[in-house]
Amino acid sequence: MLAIRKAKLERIRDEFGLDPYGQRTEGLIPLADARAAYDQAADQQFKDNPDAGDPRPVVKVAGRVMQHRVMGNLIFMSLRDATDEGLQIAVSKKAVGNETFKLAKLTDLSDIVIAQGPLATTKTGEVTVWAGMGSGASGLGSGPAADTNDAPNTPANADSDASPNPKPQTPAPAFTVITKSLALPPGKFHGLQDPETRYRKRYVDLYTNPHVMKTMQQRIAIIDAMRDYLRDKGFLEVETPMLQTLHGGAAARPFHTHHNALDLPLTLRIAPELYLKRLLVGGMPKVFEINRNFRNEGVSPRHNPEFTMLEAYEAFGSYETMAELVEDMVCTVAQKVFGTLTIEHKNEDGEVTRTINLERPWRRVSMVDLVEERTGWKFDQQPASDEIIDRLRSENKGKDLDFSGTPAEQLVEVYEKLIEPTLIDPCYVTHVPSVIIPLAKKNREDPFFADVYELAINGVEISPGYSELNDPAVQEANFRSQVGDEAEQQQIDEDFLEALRVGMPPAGGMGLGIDRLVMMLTGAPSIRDVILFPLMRPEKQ
RNA sequence: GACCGGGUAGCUCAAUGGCAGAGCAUCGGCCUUUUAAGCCGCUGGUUGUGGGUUCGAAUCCCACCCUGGUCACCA
Repeated sequence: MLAIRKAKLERIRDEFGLDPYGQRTEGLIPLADARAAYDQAADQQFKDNPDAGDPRPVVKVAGRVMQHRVMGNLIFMSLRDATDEGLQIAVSKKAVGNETFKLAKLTDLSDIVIAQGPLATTKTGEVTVWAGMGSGASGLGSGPAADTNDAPNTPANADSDASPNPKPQTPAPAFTVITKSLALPPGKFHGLQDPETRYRKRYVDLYTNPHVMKTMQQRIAIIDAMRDYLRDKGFLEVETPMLQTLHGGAAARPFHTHHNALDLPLTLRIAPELYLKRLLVGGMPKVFEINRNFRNEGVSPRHNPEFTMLEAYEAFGSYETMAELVEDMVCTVAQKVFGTLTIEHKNEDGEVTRTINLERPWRRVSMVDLVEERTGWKFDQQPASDEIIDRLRSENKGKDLDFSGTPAEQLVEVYEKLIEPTLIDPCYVTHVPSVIIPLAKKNREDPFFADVYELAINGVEISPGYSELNDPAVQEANFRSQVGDEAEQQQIDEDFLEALRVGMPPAGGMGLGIDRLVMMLTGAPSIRDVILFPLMRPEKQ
């Protein structure tokens, strides 16, 4: 079957004298713009009185062929680009001549083609580019393979509009194959469904499944809107090292690499935090960074080894100013990109499966109060009783609940495994045990807790925010008494401690998982649906 | 890493121990208003890989590979 397509490629080259891999082409407009250019009055006027001139706008479009219907001497194709799921073109033998018509007939699904002609509806009312029809388009051109057709060879309207003195030029073809596809396309009805193939061959997924293109475009729009928001608030976007000699700023295992010239072991960053704080020391008052973090951890529907994180720091702020910032920013972004603060997730049948209400104000509750509200037990500095442990275990058989830690760790365990997944509408969880957060200030009234929030939306943590610890002595002590797996503990970054000794203003800081935010806003069930090229193990030969 | 499910034609899927199939795509015809076009005809397979059981394996067994989900880790 591939051989058949290759043979067609050679025919395009030999028989039609065309380059099956095309060249630069001017005057193309997106399919959506072409559709919008349709002029109903002009169409009607021409249909009523074709002899009184052709007022219909002429467009030149390119797209991938998604459908190809040959009706004898008239061919309809549905083209797709990033702006339109299926703008129809029609190639009529009478309008384009025998040669071009043969080429159109030879065209395969998934080829990329160019068509030029007036916009008119069909009998069924579909806006269609009628290749080569009317006064504004021509046949294949005057090259060696020029055919004999009865369309006038005048330059296209689109070109003459652009210049008051149009240069004489080779007339643009009414229809041409600009890129031959040598791959067999997925079925035109079901498309590409297999998740594995979709992630491996995203280039097919993107053109085959319009919702994928849409989701990715929404991701881009969300990030753009966040940048706009932060810049409006006076934040400077900075870039800090991804190759680090000490990985800090979070508790996670890093990827290891090596710099040859310096013979230096390096890790990919797990967080930019410690460098952004150095910028506060240096005098930048408001900074943010949107970029990749790398964590050598498991893969799941909510985890990809490289993921995109926003971190922002504001001198003289606190976790409360950051909560205000995140709340306002997310609402602004949702309003700008989606036009609503009510986010609905839908299944394949279009039924709403989850509704997230982003209306302000968002709930704020301390972790102890929230866990008590949901479990009836106050996990507050006292170890959980055997009864409550037995009850929670029996009520949550699928979960592997670990109560072997300190009371603080028990509280966090219950919150993260049992409560957080139930937090669908935005909820700021505050007063997190300070022992698990070495980079934040302790609460002045009760130093058992840290001055931080953890924002959960859609059942996952979207954003943490801190009143950043700026006391070098406390910071050093925290580094030296960390809890948890040794492999994930933060290394002691002496230069960072030196920066704190130079003096960092009190500050608010926050991180925001971009991928999870996009999942929440678009309803994507897997992080892989919002990352263009998620990590996949290579297929064995 | 553990457990459960999946891998059959380009795509979407059937076939539970007895000739490996359908729709669409492909290929050859007919057709100038179709749009999952229609009609006629034809193709297309190392059933993920390697072993085993059996007269006979897509189907049962073992190992491995890739993968979706859950759990663990983590954001």
